[in-house]
Amino acid sequence: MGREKEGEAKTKHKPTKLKRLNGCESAGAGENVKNSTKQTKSKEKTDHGKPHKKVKTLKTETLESSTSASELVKEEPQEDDFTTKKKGVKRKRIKDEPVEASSQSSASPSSKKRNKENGHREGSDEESQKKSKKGKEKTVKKEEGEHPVSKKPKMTKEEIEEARQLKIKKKEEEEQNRWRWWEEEKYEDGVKWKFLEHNGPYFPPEYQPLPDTVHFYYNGEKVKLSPAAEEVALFFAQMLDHEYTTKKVFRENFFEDWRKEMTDEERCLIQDLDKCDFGEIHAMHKAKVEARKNRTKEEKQKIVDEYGYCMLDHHKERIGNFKIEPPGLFRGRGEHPKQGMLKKRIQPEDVIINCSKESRIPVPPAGHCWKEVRHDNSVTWLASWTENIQGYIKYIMLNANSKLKGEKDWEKYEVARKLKTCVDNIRNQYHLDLKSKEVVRRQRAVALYFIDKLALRAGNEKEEGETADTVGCCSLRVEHITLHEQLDGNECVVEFDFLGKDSIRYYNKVPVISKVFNNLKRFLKNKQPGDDLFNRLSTAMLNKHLSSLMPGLTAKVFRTYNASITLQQQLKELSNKSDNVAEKLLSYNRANRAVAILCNHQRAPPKTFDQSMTNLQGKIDARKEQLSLAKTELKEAKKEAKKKGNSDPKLVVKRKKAAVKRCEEQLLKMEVQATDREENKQIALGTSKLNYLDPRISVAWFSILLMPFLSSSFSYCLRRCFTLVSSCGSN
DNA sequence: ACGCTTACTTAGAATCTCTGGA
DNA sequence: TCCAGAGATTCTAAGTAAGCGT
Repeated sequence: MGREKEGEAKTKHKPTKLKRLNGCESAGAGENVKNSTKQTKSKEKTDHGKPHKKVKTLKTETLESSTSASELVKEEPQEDDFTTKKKGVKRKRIKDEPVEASSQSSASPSSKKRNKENGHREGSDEESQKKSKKGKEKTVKKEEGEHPVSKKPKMTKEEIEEARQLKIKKKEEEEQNRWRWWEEEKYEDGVKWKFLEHNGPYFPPEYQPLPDTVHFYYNGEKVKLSPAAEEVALFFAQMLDHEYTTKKVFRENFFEDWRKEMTDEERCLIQDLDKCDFGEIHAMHKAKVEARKNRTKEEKQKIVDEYGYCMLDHHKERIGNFKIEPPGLFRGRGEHPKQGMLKKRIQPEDVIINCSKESRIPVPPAGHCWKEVRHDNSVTWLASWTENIQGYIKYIMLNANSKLKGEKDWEKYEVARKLKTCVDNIRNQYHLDLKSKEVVRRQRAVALYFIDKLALRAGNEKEEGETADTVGCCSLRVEHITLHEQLDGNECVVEFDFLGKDSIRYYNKVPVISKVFNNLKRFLKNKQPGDDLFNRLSTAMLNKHLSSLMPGLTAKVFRTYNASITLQQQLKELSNKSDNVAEKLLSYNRANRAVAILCNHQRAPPKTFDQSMTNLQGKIDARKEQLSLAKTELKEAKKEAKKKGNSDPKLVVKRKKAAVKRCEEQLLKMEVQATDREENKQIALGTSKLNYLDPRISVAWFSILLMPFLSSSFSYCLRRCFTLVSSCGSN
């Protein structure tokens, strides 16, 4: 032990060589590109235009600053800071009574959820089968004869204003009634709740057989399918607009599963998917989706009211996903070997219910029973079932702004802040480990170096052939990195090219310190492209080590920490007090973008991107023209004023000046917007905003830079945020 | 230490809703 | 009033990581 040669160590597994769209063969492409199923190869090759370049520059800076961040952290500087430590006020649990005059009146545990007063607007479309992807013809919500439920009844100005006021009031009320769980004492370890009651999940409606006017054709002939086969045919027809249905694996998997649902007779007849014509079914489905859009809010709201809430320790909480996932065809991401397989309909007999013993047990749909009813308060889920494609367990859980989720979220950022206090030691430690005699230690150190510097994911091992071939840090293979002694004027450059979570490509060329570089060279020795780079390391070992350095520390925490610290630094670096609002917003988005790039959060460019860019450019041009016209007019007016000298022309000059100024401002705003949009073409900001950026950083920044500009409603939002933040024991 | 199960977070796409400007 | 675009929400796949039994 400790003196093995890296190369001779056993190979953990030899992955099947899946053809990867963005495998090494495309490495030359040279930019981060989504391996989205949407993108064609040719697109990938040409899609690396300037905008992305800009972003790339940003990336380098980010990484650098993220590293230099480490130097800063020690100093515990400004208090508006990510690290700001003001240990939470001792959280007391106010016994079991509703906190504040909350809307609990209706919330008596035994009372049915009939929260008319609770106007949570929910946009959900309900039994939503995977429907309408493309059917997106900007549906102008015309009221149709059969659905006179006017989406847009003519409203007078007063009515609109009234509705708006009502909404604001409702929001404020809601805020007042918010369960201030953070002011309560926490439960003992492992206890997630003391009382939980809910109505069980919402099941999607049963399958409605096709009307007699809609047909399926095989080989040009009408074929009436059995209900089971017909339903699955509809699943395929629904997706016809999607590229999925053109993929070989998808079609094969679908066809195989479809045939299982057929009668012997059907199976005998239908042997070739290419001879199937789903056109009429597809058209019918599109029409149905259209019709469904006209359903009133009230109809949707009814379902939300009935199934969307639960009672958790005497507080009404919103459930995140209260609907059982409808049956359909499995859409894996990337080159998923199981794409197209039939995702079966879930019955109550498949569902486990979790709630309090003493609660009103949810009633299963008529004629059905639950698989099991249990009362486990060490978990947060309300219901679960096992999905048939991969055998994973699916859960019904609370909404993100519930206590259970909120508390976890808060803890996550607290752990990240704790890391800040000891990250220097940890870094020193792994730098020392790079020189260790033990291979395991060195592998661990290099992996940690990547995780820390590049915010890579841990990279658990995956079952081969069951999912798309994706990797994280610990599961990197030899084929995923290329070492360059020299590259683009840098020494010791590691070129990464692999598919990460969701089959998003990670492509990056990173100069590393020579100790890391030399270790990598040794790790690569005597290995095949398909062998594991860190063949002696697992995420479990890595995390075990990390938790010994700091309680609660895992690989994932580095991502949170580095994301948040990067935001903080970028905000500091990029924003100026003298900027106007648009510019400040651009700075914020750029800081956010730096984080998204660090975390490799990419998106497919919006379908309408090019068009909307052209539109915006058109507006900018028009505005420019307008501006020059306004300037000319101003000049004229000035001349006139000089000539005449009386006050009337002076007034005109004043007005013209104002016009010029307005024009300039609008132009600037649009230009900033264009820049922002362009830079954001392939970057997804949402994920980092939602999961990685400690909200306290944003709040601090907003309060310093934007407060003077805020509209009252916005500053109200901010105040709310402050309440939350301060209640979390930070400023 | 390992393999498996379970519970929970993180992820991008799809869809829905709101808003401001033409 | 209409529409484009932004932003929010929903959906569910795909990760991380803990715990347990062997």
